[in-house]
Amino acid sequence: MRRDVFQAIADPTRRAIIVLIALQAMTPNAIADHFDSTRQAVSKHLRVLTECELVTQTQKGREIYYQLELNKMKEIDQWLGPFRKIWESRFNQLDQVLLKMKTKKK
Amino acid sequence: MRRDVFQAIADPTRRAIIVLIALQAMTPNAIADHFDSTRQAVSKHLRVLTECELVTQTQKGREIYYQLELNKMKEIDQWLGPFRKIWESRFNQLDQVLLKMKTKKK
DNA sequence: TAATTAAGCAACTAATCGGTTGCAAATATA
DNA sequence: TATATTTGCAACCGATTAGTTGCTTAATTA
Repeated sequence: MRRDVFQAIADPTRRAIIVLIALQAMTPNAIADHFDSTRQAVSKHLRVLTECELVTQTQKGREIYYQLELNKMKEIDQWLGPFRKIWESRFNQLDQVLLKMKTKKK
Repeated sequence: MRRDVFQAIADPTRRAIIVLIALQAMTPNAIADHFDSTRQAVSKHLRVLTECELVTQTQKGREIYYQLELNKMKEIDQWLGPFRKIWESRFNQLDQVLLKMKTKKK
């Protein structure tokens, strides 16, 4: 079973859950209230998110609070790193073109 | 058919293709040489990447060069934006904790 | 203690995915 | 012109996915 961060954020509902619990931990029921699908469907998404360690649990009585594991989100950011470098350097190239145009105008 | 950037980068082969053509455009055959799977499989991945506009084509005779559309990659970066803000602020909080510890030591 | 509430687990289903093979169209080369 | 090369398209297949319903377990609460 493939289970990595990229596969986890492929599903729009899962991305919505991530956004939802980014700032405060929530229980499955509370999360499910925000969606049309059943609690079980949300629970399944939480399982996927847990398996790839994007989310961790904290039990409080019979309630389980799910919170986002920000460090795992950084993995996506890290993969993006090299590309960011490319588009930044291209922007700099454009910058230089614009600079040259300015100089020519003089 | 769901077809967005996030679904596109969910597949590891597709991510590898993206990395491969990030710096220079390549033909399907040249790309397929880098993988174990058949040319058709790679072609299918290129179709997915094209459909979600992560990749564009340039015909040159009977060859078709595929190049990465960096602007589309920025969409992922943008989605990550708010989270980056959170972990940066948390880092700052940690920073303040460390600062306080330093102060206490004095 | 009995009823209610929160949550996980298992089985099932329709749809989608990643891959294959086979074929057709267009361009290049002998 | 005949042949080889590059590519896309369609049909098919097994595995996975996202969702459902039904059930059990554990913690509250009346």
